[in-house]
Parts: sequence; C-alpha cells; structure tokens
Amino acid sequence: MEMVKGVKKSECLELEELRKEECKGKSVKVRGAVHTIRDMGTVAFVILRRRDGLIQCVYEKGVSDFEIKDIKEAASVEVTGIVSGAEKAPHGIEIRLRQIRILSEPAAPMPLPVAKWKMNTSLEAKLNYRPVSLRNIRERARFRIQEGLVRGFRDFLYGQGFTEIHTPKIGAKSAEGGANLFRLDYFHRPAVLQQSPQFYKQMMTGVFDRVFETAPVFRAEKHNTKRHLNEYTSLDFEMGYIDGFEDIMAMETGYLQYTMKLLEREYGDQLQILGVELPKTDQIPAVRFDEIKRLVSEEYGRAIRSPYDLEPEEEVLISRYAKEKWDADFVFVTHYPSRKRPFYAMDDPEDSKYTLSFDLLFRGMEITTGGQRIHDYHSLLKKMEQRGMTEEGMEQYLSAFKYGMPPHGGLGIGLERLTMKLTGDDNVRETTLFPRDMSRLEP
RNA sequence: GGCCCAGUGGCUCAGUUGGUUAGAGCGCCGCCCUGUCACGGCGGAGGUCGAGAGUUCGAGUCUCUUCUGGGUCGCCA
Repeated sequence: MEMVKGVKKSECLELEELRKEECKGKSVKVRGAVHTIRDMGTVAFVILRRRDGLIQCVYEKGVSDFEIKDIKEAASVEVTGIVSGAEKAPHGIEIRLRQIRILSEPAAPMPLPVAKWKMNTSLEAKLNYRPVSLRNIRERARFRIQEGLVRGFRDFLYGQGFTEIHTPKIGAKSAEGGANLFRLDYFHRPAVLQQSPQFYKQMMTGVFDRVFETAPVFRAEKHNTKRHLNEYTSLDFEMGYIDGFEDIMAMETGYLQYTMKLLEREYGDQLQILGVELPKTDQIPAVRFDEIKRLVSEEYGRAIRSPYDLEPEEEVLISRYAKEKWDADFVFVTHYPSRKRPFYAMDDPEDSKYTLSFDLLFRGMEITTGGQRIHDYHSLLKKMEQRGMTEEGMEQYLSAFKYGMPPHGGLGIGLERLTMKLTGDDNVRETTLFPRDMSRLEP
C-alpha cells in the first residue's frame, strides 16, 4: 500500500523562476512542446511551448548531447540544460541544451502553421483543426483572457456576498418558452435544454439573497451570424433586496472594474500578445432607450425603423455616440419597451410601456441584458394573464412568489461576446473553444 | 430559414476574352549555413481545380443541380 500525500513538487521550473538572476548558470530540467526549430547548422534554436509561454533553447553541435535532426516540431520533450542570460533571447534568458528526452512524438506534420505568430488561416480551418489551431500563441491567449473574465466574475461576486449555484440544464419547460428550444427525449418524456437559468436564479434569491452561475445555455434559433451561437456561456447573477435596477448596473460596473484590474495585473502577457487595450470602466453612462434612439438618429441621420428594438447597426452607432460624446467604451441602455421584454420584467411604474431594465453595449455590441423583476405574486399573475400565458408547468416558479420573494433583479452576460469585443475579434466563434452553430456539431 | 458571395496542393491565394505539361508564398522532404526570432540559400515531392450533369473541337474558366463554407436579415447574450 502507498499513501498519496498530495500534489508532488515538479522538478520543472516556472518561466518566472527561470528568469530570476540566481537561476543563471544553473542546470535545469524543463518540459514542453517543441513549438518550432530554427536550424542554423551547428547552432539551432529550439523553442519550447509551455502554458506560461515560450522558452528558447539553444542546441550547439558538440555541446548538446544529441542530434538536432532527431527533434521534431510538435514533439513533447524534457530538456536539460544550463540557464543563461541572453539579450537576444525572447525573455532575456535561454537554455543551453545538454540533453533531451522525447516524451511523445507526432505522427504527422502540422496541418496548420501554428508556430507562426499570425496563422493566416481561415476561421473554418481553425475550427476544423481546433485542438491544433489553439496551440498557436495568439489563439490560445484569447482563452486565457476569457478565463480572466470568468475568474473576475467569480472572485468579485464572492466578495459581494453571492453564492455560486448550479442549476439544471435539462428541464420540462424553459424560462421564456417558445420555439427556440432544443427538444430531447428524456426517458420517453419530452424535455428541453435550458435557454437560461432565469427561473432558477430568481427562485434562489429567496434562499441565498444573492446568487450567480457561469454555465452554458442553449438556443435553438436558426440564426447564422458572427455574433450568435446555439450554445454559449452565460455569466448570470441575481440579487435580492435591491432598491432599483440601478443596483444591478452598479454591480455589473463593479464587476467590470474589478476584472479589468485583474486582467491588467495577472494577464498582462496575454493582453500584450493580442495587443488588447483595456476599456474604460471608471464610470459607465446610462441612457434611456427612447432617448438614445432619438439622439443617434439625429446625430447620424439614420431613420428609426423598429421603435421597439435596437438593430445591430443602431448598437454600433450608440457605441460610437457614447465614445464620441462621453468617451465611453461601455454604455447602458435603460428602459426597454415592455413588449420586447419577457413577462417577469418589471414595468416602469411611471410608464408601463417601458420596463425597469437595461442592456449593456460594449464596442458596438449587446453583451448583457438585465433588469428588475416582478417580485409580487399577484403582479406576476396579472402580467402573465395579460400576455395570455398559462400557469401550467410554472407552478414551482410561481410558488416561490406565492410564498414571498424579495425585490430583486439580475442580469446575464454573454461570455464569448464580451471576450470577443475585448480581444478585438469580429466573430464569436473566435472566442469559443468549440463553437456550436447551425452547421457545427463537432469538434 | 430568406438574400448575397466563395469553394484551385497541408495552409493562404493567383489563374487574363474557355485553348497544349494548373502557378505562387508558407508548410513538408533532402542538402548547406554558429545566433535565429517571418532565419537564409539550393534542390525536390505534392493538386485535375467541392460533387454531378450539360454546352463546346476543347472548361478551373460558361449553364444547371447539389454539397460545404462565409456574410447579412429576423431574433438575441
């Protein structure tokens, strides 16, 4: 019998440690993938790729204990060598190779130029070879930044007293209802994939006051655009005891401020790789839906075609307006028309044609929808009745209200969209590890 | 789903008014090169042009069908 005592200390050093002065001249062992080889004859540069970056290793004929010809690109290796400072090396250090141990070898040459700084490859090819294309430094940087966005969401909300929850993705009925649901067979009973954790997170405000979830949601909409996916990750939160929907916007602003600082602090290398400029979040303008629609129409001479919703072009113009007039990268658009919002949205007591809700636009795109919800049981029943909805299948949701719910509200952020606008990409699939769209079910 | 555009070696593309053995760069293979970082140099392999049908003496190039992808609209995060 053996006792497992915990994580064993790796004998391989972190890139950060390797860069330290005391490391120079020392023999180290490093593991990684052969990213690329630049063979100069008696000298060759073997660039290793690791999670923390690229490390330049130098092969010197006669000094190194092996033949450079034996090393293949994309092999997993363990190298041993002397750390030495080198001004010409990428991070100021390199490893002069003594030995190399091949841990694994590829069976075929790379189908894509992953070692190139910019792959110059179509989105289609990148998606078709996802496990390979993601090895490119710039490709993978997007997902490290995405990690930062999720991490910021969690860290910040934990600090604000939120409880992280996990709600079911399979159910009998979904929040918004309608035709955009994926239907599946659940032991010979009809079921659907949840298009939102809406009902669950609302019900949980009656339990934990403040809750959040980061999870996939499913939309069976037959859209084929660069900003839609049929499965995406939603950063959701819902909070009780709010004074108004402004509290939700304030919480989101706090999240963005916290996260941009986190990115700046801990993801600087990844931001640099992509040349990302972090947006301003010190304050975010909030402007009424009808007002900004009018302002943009006047400013850019564009006729208002659909009075109850924002067209993609309008979103772009609103962001442009916010940038030009208020020097803002983000802009809240508040008081959306009631008819375009789901039944649970709270109407504005001042004018019930509008709701106490908002969208957040970021660099020309909607990345968040949120608002205050109806918390009074009778008001909720009345609103449902007005919309001709039945209570069937909603008994559990309604019972939460029947037995008392705090005033509450919340929001949902589209993670891939947020990432996309941050990294400057123009297709959500670029910031989705394995996108699910109308035609893509694999990889 | 409607409309628009595209499908040529592993990747990214060129291919003139239809005319002989379809080109390039990168990658790959071989040789050379002591410092690269888009390394460089020389040589080589690899495609019958998404698929099917048609027009024509002749089609990558024109027509139709079909498949695949991209964009866009509705809707949304």
